Amino acid sequence: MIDPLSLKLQALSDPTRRAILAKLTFGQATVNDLAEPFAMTLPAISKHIKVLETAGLITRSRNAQQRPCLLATEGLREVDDWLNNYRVMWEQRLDRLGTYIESIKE
Amino acid sequence: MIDPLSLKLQALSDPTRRAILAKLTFGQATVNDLAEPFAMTLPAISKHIKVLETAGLITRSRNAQQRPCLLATEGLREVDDWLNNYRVMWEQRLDRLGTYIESIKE
DNA sequence: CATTTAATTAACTTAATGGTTAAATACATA
DNA sequence: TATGTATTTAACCATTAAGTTAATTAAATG
Repeated sequence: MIDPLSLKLQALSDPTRRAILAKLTFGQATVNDLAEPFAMTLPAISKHIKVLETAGLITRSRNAQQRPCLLATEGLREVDDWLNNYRVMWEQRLDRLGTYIESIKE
Repeated sequence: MIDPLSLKLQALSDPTRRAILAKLTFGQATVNDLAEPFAMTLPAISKHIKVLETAGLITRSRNAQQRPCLLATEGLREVDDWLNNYRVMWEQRLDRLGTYIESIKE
């Protein structure tokens, strides 16, 4: 019964989970792939993945025994939209962001 | 010993704390001011405020017995900067954001 | 059909969170 | 100096979170 934004922010507040997301920016990865860099057991990673999935930050598919993870592209938009209300506070950054956006549009 | 970004996201993952931040966008407020809308005791609010302060999302001053809270304008930048790495994922939103930024620059 | 590989579930431990009530601190004022 | 006002601290409780090991499920392959 927890609201979706809280769920996402809570999921993102763990560095292991953020590292998993970062790795997923390079594309799909299996649980074993994702677990590899961490000094942590597989069930621990499995739990982290479930947290990310429940928060709507990743989706999963099926390939034989593997359940590859994929970034949910839309997932972080809700966080971004919330942040947008506060972005006006640091306008001095807007020029930089504006040019970044211009540069990326092409 | 927890990293600053995790600390901020964790602080933001509670709806009461986000509501406190939202109220502070209208300017300084005392603990009693901030507590008023919530069905929660004052010590609970006091704790939430400490979490926000520790995360660097608010600062506090002193005015007689009151300890007014003030939004830490720079606080959310770290979150925004992190999100920036992922913003490329939803480019279709960039045009809208771009025009928003243009509209706010004036 | 037995075995290996991939991942999850169960059961448990420890620590952190979010709340409470009651007591304490800090300052202002009658 | 006693009292009221604003806020915090202390002590406690219940729930959730993050990790473990051991057992289980699911699918592929010898």
